Amino acid sequence: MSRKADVETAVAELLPVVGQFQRRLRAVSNTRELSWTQVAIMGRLEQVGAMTIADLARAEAVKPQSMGMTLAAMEEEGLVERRPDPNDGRQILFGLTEEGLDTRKQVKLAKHEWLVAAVAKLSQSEQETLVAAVDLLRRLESL
Amino acid sequence: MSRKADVETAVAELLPVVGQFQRRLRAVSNTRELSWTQVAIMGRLEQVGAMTIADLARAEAVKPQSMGMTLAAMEEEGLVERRPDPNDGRQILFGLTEEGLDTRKQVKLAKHEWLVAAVAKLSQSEQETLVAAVDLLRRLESL
DNA sequence: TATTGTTATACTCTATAACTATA
DNA sequence: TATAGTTATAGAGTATAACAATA
Repeated sequence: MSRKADVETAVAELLPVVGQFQRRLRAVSNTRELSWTQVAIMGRLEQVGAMTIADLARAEAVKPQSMGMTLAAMEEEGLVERRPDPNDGRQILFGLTEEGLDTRKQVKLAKHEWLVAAVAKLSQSEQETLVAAVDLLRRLESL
Repeated sequence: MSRKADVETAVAELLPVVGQFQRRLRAVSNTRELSWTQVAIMGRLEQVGAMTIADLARAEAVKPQSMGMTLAAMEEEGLVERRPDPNDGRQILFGLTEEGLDTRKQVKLAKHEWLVAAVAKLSQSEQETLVAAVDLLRRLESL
């Protein structure tokens, strides 16, 4: 059964390959002004609109205190803004400012362009495999 | 041309998917005693046998000084050992100790088991796609 | 009292700079 | 002088702990 062996090999190689991949993406994202977490935060806020510190902390797997510090820094730079919840004086919603939305789009474009350039070097059938692979990885990540 | 659109979508989704994936793997690897870089170092040393600080720094994309600190810490914990080069008194080769090799195997097993459990939930053809996908991602990462 | 967020402090990883030793 | 490594110091990111405000 060489097929099983192939899967085993692929599984073993997936680890370093994904690791290398992530490093590349990180390099592209880091305009050296934005940390990886900050990029991720902007992505979430762009999708959802606004989130509390606690929810963002859960989403990015960091402690609420750390997320608070990060958001304070981003607020300082004009990337996000506070939108107090009138219904609950405790929690504060954070959303992207105009500048934040603009920055987010630039980062996304930079990453996307890098990937598009890489994908362009693949054949037609390879690109189809890529589509299937992404779907597959998404299923893997949700266990 | 919906095919082109599919590729575009896949490319766009590859970013967050890989990010999430990496986070999972990191969580599995971090026995909370070992940093991500330490895990990577042990992987390299297991493959190659022994490497200099400079080469490891290049491989892991950190500064030689930082790598020196990291290796000193790992040496302290008995994971790696120095093997001075008799031909060049300047450079020092680092290799895994018995304990380091053992630790490396445990980490690899933990990560591998996690992936195998995830892969087991895929169909036969999906597993074949995975094999192709890994090959593809490897090609993408080398531009 | 339980929850949300803030402030103070410390730890880990990595970077920059200055230094030592070998080639 | 060029290269390999070490030591000292600083920075970014995140953690833990103690605190304030609202529910």
